[in-house]
Amino acid sequence: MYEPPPATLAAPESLPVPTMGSGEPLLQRLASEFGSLRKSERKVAVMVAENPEFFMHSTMAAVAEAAGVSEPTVMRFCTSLGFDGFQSFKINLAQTLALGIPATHSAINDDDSIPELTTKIFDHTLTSLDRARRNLDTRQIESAVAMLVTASNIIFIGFGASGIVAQDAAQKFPLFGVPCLAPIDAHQQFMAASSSTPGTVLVVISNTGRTKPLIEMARQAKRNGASVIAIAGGDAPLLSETDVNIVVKTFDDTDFYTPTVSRLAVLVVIDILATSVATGRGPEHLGRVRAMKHDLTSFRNGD
Amino acid sequence: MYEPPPATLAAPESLPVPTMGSGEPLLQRLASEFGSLRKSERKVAVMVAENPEFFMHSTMAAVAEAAGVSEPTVMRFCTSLGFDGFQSFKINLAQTLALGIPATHSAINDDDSIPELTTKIFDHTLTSLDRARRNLDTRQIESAVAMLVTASNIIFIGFGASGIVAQDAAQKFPLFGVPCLAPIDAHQQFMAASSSTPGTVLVVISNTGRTKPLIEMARQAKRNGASVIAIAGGDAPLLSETDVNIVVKTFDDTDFYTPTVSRLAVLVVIDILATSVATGRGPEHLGRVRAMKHDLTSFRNGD
DNA sequence: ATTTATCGGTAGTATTACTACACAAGTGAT
DNA sequence: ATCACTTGTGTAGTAATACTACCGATAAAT
Repeated sequence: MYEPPPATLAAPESLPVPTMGSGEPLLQRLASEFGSLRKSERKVAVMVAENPEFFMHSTMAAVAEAAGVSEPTVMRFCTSLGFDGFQSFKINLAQTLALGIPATHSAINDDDSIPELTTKIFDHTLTSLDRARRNLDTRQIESAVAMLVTASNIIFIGFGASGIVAQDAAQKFPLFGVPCLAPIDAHQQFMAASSSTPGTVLVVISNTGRTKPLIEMARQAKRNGASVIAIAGGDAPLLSETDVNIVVKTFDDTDFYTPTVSRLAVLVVIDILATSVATGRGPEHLGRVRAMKHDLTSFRNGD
Repeated sequence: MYEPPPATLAAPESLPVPTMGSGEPLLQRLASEFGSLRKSERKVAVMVAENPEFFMHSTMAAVAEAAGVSEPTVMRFCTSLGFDGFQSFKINLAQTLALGIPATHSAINDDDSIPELTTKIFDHTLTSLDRARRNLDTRQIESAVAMLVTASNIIFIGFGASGIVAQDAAQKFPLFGVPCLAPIDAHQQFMAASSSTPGTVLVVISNTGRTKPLIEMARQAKRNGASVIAIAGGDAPLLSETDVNIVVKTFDDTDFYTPTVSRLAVLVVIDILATSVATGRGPEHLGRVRAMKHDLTSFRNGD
């Protein structure tokens, strides 16, 4: 007769998530795993969600009292989420709180005061940048840098907010060390892509990665033998047309009030690329950059 | 005979800094107050500076052992810096570490690997944005918003990186609800400032606040009765020529490797301004913005 | 309705942070 | 140079806190 597999299989591992923070923000996880919590543990969960600051500075006894449960329940709550204990949880909570209350917990309302709005937007920005950092694949960056240091010229293209980012990138041409172009209108962009050569690197910036004209330009550049780097917010049609893909994950701008934070994250990525390329080009190149910066200061002040 | 003043005067208040984080980053303070620490406490200080992660996850006994001092010394170290105790210090340390190791502790070297460089730049960016947030005066924002909601048209100007920021700001004109201009070259900028009217609001973006042509443009706009808002990195000549000054403090880009993070902070401030103005204009305006966003998505995908 | 498994609290224990005290080292004055 | 005195550091003890083992209650399943 058939024997069912041993019951121990029912408890493989409580949580694959490591104890310290490389995963999703804590309060996010709290919401998603709320269903798998016990009734009394949920009381603790809502307490920490409503008043994380208090939790952070309190002892177990105080938390237990405030949530209306016993101390071991608080303890179980912490271990249920995969932490070593109360202290470990508190430390982790402090970490996420440093970036501000995550966006999902603080949507922007019409009647928010300016100070409220200020903190909310900063919180959202910092949390999103943190997310981008955690999800960034440095190998992609490495490939991109390798491509850029051997480039004879670089073209940055993008529409809307990404177009501004492209402008910013092109302005860093002293760091890249080769001529940089960032045409603004669609026709000029296509012309640039179309007249690219095998030495050209085309950097396509698109948050959605679905903008059709950009995909077309990427194809055109590749036909000319150019290398194409895509910087996008996630999996998208564009990424299958390119040589290197840098995925910059932020929090989706579901609420239309919340400003597009993705462009900030992309700007940071550009910073990383530019700096990496500059250091990769050796000391004499850096000397030229330094001299340029110095001269610019004089020019700016009108000396 | 002369009696010296009572000795109690020698200990007025240990530290004016509040226990929780509104001041400078912790590791920064550690460096600046290192001199006023006792010999054994300094051992603890260097330990936490070298290996903050370890400190964060350890007990007092472990830290004492690692630093080669006794537990009370660790305790005194915490209180000397103005914290309630060991726990309080640990929580605060975790907070600062969440943003990454601050810039001053991790200057960029020529031989840094790409992953190293990535974390360093992200850390620097996040820390700087956090600093900008803490030092931002919301009353200045409020004044600026009050000015912008009554504007009939808005002009954004800036040079270099700030010029890009101006472009980005102008692109948010749907949120501002009035025509926005962001001329690129100096002559066009001056012409725009010169042809401004009392309904015009001129937003001058300059990190240094010393760029002479910009100051001249601000003067010109004021002569025409326009209102002028300055967004700058600190006290500077420009600020005495304007109606409202928004100071965005980041970390000075002393090292020329470190990319200019100030522009990112200013972008966030622009986000705040745009969102505030949009909500301030009432629901029917927001409805139009929402419709516009929806239509843009269709256009983008070429449907 | 009874058994069984899951859940929550009470009581106890081992750590851990914190404090009071005493010794040592450095400093200034007689 | 020696002595009083301040300052700094460690030892020993205490109160608290986090964590654990156990048992009663409650809900679920048969």
